[in-house]
Amino acid sequence: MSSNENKQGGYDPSKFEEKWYAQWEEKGYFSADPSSDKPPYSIVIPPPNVTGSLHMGHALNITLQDVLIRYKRMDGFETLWMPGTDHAGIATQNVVEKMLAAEGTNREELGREKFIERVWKWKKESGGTIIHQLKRLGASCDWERERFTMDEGLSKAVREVFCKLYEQGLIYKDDYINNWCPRCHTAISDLEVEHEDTKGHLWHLRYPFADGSGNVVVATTRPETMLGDTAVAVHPEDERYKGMLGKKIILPVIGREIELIADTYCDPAFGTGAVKVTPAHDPNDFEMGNRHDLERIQVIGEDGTMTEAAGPYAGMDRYECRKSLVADLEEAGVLVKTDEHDHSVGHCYRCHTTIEPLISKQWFVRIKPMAERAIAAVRDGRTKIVPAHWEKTYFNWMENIRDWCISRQIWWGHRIPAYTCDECGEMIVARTAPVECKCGASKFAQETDVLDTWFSSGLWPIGTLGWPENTPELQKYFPTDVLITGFDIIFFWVARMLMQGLWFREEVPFKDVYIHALVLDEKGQKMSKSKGNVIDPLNIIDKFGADAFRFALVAFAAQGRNIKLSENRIEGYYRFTNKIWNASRFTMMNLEDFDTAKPQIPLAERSAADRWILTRFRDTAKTVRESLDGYFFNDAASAIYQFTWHELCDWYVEMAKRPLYASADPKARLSAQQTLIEVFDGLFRLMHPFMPFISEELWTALPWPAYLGEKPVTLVTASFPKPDELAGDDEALYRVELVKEVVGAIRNVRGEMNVPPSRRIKAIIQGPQKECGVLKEEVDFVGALCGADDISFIGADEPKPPKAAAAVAAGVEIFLPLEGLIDLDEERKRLAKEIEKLDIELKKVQGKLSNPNFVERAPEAVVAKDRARAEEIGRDLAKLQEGLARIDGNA
RNA sequence: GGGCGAUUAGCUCAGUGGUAGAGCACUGGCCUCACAUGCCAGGGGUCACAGGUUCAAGUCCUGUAUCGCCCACCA
Repeated sequence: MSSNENKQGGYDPSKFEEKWYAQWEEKGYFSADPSSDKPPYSIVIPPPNVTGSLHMGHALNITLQDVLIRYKRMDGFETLWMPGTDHAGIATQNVVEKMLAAEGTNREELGREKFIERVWKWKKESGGTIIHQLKRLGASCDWERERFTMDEGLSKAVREVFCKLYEQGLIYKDDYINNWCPRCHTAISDLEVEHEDTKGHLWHLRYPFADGSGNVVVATTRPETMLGDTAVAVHPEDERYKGMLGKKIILPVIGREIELIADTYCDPAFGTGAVKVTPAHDPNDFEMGNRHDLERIQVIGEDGTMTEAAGPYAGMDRYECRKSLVADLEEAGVLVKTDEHDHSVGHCYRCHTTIEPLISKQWFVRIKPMAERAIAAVRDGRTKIVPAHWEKTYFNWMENIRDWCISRQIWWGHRIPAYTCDECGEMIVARTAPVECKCGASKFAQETDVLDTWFSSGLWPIGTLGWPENTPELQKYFPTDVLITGFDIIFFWVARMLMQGLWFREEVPFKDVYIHALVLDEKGQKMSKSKGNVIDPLNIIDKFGADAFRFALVAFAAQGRNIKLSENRIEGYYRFTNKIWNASRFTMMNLEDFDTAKPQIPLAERSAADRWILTRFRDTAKTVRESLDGYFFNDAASAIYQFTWHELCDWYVEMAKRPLYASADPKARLSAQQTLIEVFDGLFRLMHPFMPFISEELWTALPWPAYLGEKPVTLVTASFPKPDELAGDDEALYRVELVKEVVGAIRNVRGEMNVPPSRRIKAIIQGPQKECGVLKEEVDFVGALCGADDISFIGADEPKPPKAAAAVAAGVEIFLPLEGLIDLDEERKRLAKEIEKLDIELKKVQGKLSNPNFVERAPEAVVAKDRARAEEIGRDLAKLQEGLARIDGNA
């Protein structure tokens, strides 16, 4: 019968994950208490878009936060993990507009008020999706405090901030050429424009002088804008145009008269050196227009179609117009030539429509004074960015920051609190709607624009804690301890929170910013629906469980790297959870008769194996703490992985089988049982922040000796292992390392010789008294681990056994009688291989030692270490060579 | 145009001046009473290249190459 067929009680995360989460939440373990005396530890969640569903980026982001918050919660901090969602202005409006379209209507038909009601209704019904998904992942947020960027509190904070900034002269309204999305029908900020290199054309157009004295050739990538040209510019010192300045030019097609002007913006080296100037449709031209007081003629409208000013092309789509205009220009002989031309084209980051630079009245934040404070805060370390190289990116942007366009011509969002008097046109910016104007009138029209979503997300840390009120939460939890986010929103979000936090609270909003990797597909490409390479976290959780998935994410989260995610690698951690499950099963099976009333056996009376694993656990706990404290998440994960699999399972469990099995002495058995419980209790606590479900499930089933006191009700709030308070025994480390080395050497011979595990062997050990003494005492472990049931020791001067395979380890010589076991030729080859390896190493070490500079200048400890190593290799080599000689019968 | 990052085993990646590591894959042996989702053993590296600093460089410095990302209003 195959062992596959009778496996029972296998690991199945679906059987307990949701159960535990429901219980934790119900019992209120995640609730923060600002009145507590415990030291605070707080994190605010980067609020996912309310329209969103969980993707890999969220999964990583949330997992890292949950690891930290669970660690600190267990470690005695009063933790607050503030959850919530972002109203995501444009994105959400798009979603609801699509629904309306499906119903055959649109927002204009509905009207502003009804439309907003509709969005709220949608939010109520569907906005909770992602929250539910975060719970599946195990996120231990304080859900009772869940916030929304458009809830009452944040709306109040937004109005307060807007008004304050306005009063301080930092918000202004101005006509400016802006990034306009013809599909979303709104201006967007510079940051919201994504530039993409595009293969385009450079059209060269011949503009004739009005006096018939020739012409000037200009080049453009956007010929349709020529309809709005109001000048042609050349560099003032461009020899080619000497004496032509001020000449009139007849704009082809339109026939409008424009002038040849001089402006240093023009680069004489580019093309003909002459630039057509369209102030209404190009940011550079807009500036030039201001300098020369040129007319702004808008030929492209807000929806991307040509305006009346476009003459014969009015009403055409902008690209349709381009096509037809180029054809017309060619026919008219205006088109000189068309070159291939690569340039970068801006797109809306929400809908990917090509941006149209248009002039409109917008609200801006004069950002420099705020940026200066935020720069200083990072420079002097009040906020630390980890990994540090992101600081450069941050500084680079902050130092070149441009005013922030905060108004959006959409309906869903925080409506700008500016009111214009119907009578006198006076504008009032106020926290609440004004009732009376100074002209005596009482009718006002509120500004129709709403604020950029990031304007409110920038207030997230202070706003969710209650600002502008000075709440207990704000006092207890602000500044927050760490912000965890991806680098894609350093500018959008991190920088703005820093600026707003510093401006209004005069304190940094978080002490650390940890920037984590981006999650890519296994080929290193961004996951996107259009590429079809998206891995859905929920599918992964269904398949492998949240624990394996979380652990995989943490293990991949090395600082400063992107993560190439493949299902294969997650499966590897699923095997790890399975291993934990089975190791625990082994433990439970051997604890069936465990007497919980028996007192604790003192460490000194336990076996070397027991003392060793407890010591190794203590060291692992130390590594995990240090790694987490420095945000080296992957180091923490690999310490747990390494300890659990390769020390606890591979060595300790195997060693513990001796005392545990029936024939053993009862005290040794009890000692092993107590050790198993203590190690697993500690290990489950240690892994709980990473793998909350499996740890809670198995820990709950763990028998509880009376000497440990009352068992906590849950791991969620149980204490995190404190290495300083844990027992350790360095002598046990030495003993077990010695055993491991000797066992390793014997297994190596067996492995190389293909001796099957069922084949019992004899071993004879010769060596110094110290080592042999230890090995004699631990001989049961040695025998059990390498399949030898007859291990004997011989004195240093006794003759070495003939016809035996020889190995060296930790200063002792090991002889395995060859009798019927080993092929002489194979043994010869094996020894020769070992000798060669050591020989190479010896030469290397000797080379260093023979260099006088090394001996004189390197630290003594380093030199001493190499000397010892050289000696050791020399000794081992000699022994192996003797062994080889004996085989050949020469000894 | 500016900036940042990467280059280490077949693949994916750790690596904090002092004996080059892990997981997966590969080879051989095992269904040994927790686990074949497993156990034991093994093979596999000019640490991209060229200089430099140092007793000592995968690690620090300079340059080169290749790949990737970010920022930027070049008609």
